[in-house]
Amino acid sequence: MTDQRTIDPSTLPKHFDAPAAEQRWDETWQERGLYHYDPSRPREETFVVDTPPPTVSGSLHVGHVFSYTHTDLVVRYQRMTGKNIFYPMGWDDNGLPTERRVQNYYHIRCDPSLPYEEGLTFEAASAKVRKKRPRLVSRPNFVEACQQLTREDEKAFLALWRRLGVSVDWRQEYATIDDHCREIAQRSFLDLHQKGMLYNSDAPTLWDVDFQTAVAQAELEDRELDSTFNDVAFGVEGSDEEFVISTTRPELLPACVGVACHPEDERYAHLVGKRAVTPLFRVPVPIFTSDLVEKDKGTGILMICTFGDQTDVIWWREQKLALRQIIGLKGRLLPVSYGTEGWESLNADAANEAYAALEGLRPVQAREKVLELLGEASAAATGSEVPLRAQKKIKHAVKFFEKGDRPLELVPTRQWFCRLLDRKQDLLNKGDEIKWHPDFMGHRYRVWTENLGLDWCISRQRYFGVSFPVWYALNGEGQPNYDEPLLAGVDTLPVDPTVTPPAGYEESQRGQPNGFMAETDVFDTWFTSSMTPQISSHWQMNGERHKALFPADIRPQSHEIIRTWAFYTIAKAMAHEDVVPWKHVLISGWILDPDRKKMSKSKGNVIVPTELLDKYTSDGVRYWTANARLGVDTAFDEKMLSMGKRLVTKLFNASKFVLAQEGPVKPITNELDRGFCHELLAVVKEATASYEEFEFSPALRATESFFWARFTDSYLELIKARARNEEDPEGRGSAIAALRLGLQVLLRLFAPVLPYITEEVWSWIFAEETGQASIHGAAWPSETDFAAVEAPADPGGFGIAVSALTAINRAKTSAGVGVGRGIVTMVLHARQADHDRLAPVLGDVLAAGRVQAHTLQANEELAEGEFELSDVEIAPKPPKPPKPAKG
RNA sequence: GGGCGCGUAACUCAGUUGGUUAGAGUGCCACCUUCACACGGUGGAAGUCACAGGUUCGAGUCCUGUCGCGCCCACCA
Repeated sequence: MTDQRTIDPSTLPKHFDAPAAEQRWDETWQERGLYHYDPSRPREETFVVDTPPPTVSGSLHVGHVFSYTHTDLVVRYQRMTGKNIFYPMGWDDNGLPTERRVQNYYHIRCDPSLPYEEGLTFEAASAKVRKKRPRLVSRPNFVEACQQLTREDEKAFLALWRRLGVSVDWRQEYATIDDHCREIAQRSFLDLHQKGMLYNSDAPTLWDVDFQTAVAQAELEDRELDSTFNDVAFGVEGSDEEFVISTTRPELLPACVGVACHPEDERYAHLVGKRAVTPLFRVPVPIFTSDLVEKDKGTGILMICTFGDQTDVIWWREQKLALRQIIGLKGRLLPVSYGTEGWESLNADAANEAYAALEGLRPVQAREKVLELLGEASAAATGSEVPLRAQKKIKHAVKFFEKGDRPLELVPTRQWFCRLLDRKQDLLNKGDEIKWHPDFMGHRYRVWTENLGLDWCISRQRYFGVSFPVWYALNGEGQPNYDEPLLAGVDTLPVDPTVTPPAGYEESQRGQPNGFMAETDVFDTWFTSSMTPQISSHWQMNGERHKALFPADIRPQSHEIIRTWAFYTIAKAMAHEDVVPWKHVLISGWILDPDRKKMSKSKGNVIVPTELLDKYTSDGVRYWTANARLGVDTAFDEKMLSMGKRLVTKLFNASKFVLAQEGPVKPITNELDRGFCHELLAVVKEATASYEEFEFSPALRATESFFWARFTDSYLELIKARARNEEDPEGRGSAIAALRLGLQVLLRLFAPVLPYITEEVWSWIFAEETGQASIHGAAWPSETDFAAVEAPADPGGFGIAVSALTAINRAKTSAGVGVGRGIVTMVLHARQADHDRLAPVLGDVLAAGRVQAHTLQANEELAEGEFELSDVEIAPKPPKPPKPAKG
């Protein structure tokens, strides 16, 4: 019989040195390849994560820490259950935010007409350089600049993830602009095109005048704006009659192409079929009815302009109205000429004169000008002709690009679309096949899908993105044939059509009659990021790997991108292979500031993650995030972070105590020890069930409350004496064995949340003892750990002991002494049944309470499990032990 | 306008399928140098479970309505 291996606490630091441990263990884990995916193991044993690729051009914020830790908690649990983990990391670097940042940082602009310049380098622009005009560079050069800067940004993210202990397999790293991702995205395009799901068309499209690009429905955002209903009088052709419409966009008056009222509106019924005449521009336009008109909004009759809103587009199409586009791609009023075809007017000269004052203005400026003109006309007129009648202030929702600063306009442009509207029901069905956590988040997906109004506009007029693998043949006049685009061959991907000519053409034919031209648009960034599961699985490129990694097990993400990232990923997986891309979606909530407002840079309430880690350590921060349930927003609360740090310290100290107890190796036979193990097993089961549902928070709660209340505060106190009692080797060995089992199991229960402290303690003795070098490679606790421990005779025996000890502590506290003080004598009252239950563990209770003599007394009036003391004689304070001589 | 979520102690939050006296941590009060830990321990006070009805032997939990907060969605006249 050998003694247990122990540690010498005096060789350990007084406090856990978290920063040193974080660095040391992270390096060790990377070196050992602890997080590596093993492609040789079958799919059933594999747990695949579709990690969100963070936008690297954005700064790090506490929300990143929050949601990525949530994923890591789930992953670390799964790893401990023996799963082969596939946990990649991508960087989402293509897209507008990156472009904006690169333009500012290097002070450059992209001019796609320029040729590529070999060996062009970029440096951060000085203040002096910034005063000059930005340097114009070719698209490939601009893309290089973007790649250069994003690589820098990625380093900061990587450092944060490493320190946070996010257990990613860094060999599975990708960037959404790298060749691999570009190839996957272009393959996706070709596959969808081949399946007839793509089309390009020249039609009114939501257009951001600042970014100068089309945007998709999913990127819209409503913003409440102050506006004004302006009452404007319209004439009726061939009559003196007038009617009044209310408009918030008088600047579109020159683009008016129709007037509509509700079919059951008697006020205007006599006008239907006649033509209205617009004020100022004297344009005759048809008056028709539509159910879409609300009788009690404004004056109940309205003007249709090309284009004020999406309803205008509907009417314009249905009624085959004229196209009078006055707002250009740059958001200014275009030059137009009344009296020409499509720009009919009863008085072209007056119309052109009025419009001359508007040309070149922005919509807001033009609005004022039109009102001014209407006012002048009103003043000049006599009698009944009062074009501008009244104004009414209102607030209304206006559509913005979510990243934009000015309202979107509807401008006819040629764009590529992916069909969605004809597949709504299939999309809804696919959504139902996925398990959403929490499940009400699936509702968001459903609502969004049901309300889809537009096909997905996948083309963007930007530069730093994935190119369309598309050219257009030019005819003899140099006009492109958009109906039969020239597509790249799959074996030529990834391809940049602005650099490479299509098959069958020479580069010299670019832009020439009978030659070709490249599609210069790039994909919507979601077109690429909607392929993250396939990017990881090497779809179409490695069939075996794809089979092993697709569909994924989990997709963690936040709720504001359900309509984009989750939606498009589902749409793509369905279109390509008619499957769902993952089994589960895990939605993390947001971090709110202490006032429960969303944190944002503009509010200045953003918390820098690295500062948080410095102050509260990685484990402390992870503890805080682990306390939030999925889908629930969390107010930032420094106290929770302190609690995490406190837990780490307690674990460190309790571990020191447990592993310093010397004694013989013996089986766990003592009734109290068995009772303790029995309760711990229940916690193991609870935590396991919770993690199986991806709910880390209840698991942590159960583990933590057991650790504090049952392990450190109670069990450790109850067995202290026995663990050192040399006259009772069986009891002593049982106590030490149970202590170690308890600690070992608790460490593993804590391991997903607190990877550093648990690994540190594990390394002292357990690593060698179990043959498992890392706790993160150890098995998740289960019944197996307790197989050698017999069930206690009384399952509640441990609880009884704790109650009795609490009664003793209460007596000491009310006597004003510490719990360390002895009791000379006391009478312990309880129901007879409870005395009987207490008997097997009474020795430990009396020792922990330092009770020298006692009498038991039955008292059936007490509640079940309740203990009371009377006739307590507190021991006198022991004399201070002599101070050890110095030196 | 429609929908989803939330409202429990001063604060942050738990509370399984309805079931004894509603819990935890923080904070607060009192006490304790204690031999793993003062980054500690012991004990205590503190709640009209937003409000109003209803179902039930029994409601924080189920139903209806109201109020408040947050979010999502909706054709901007």
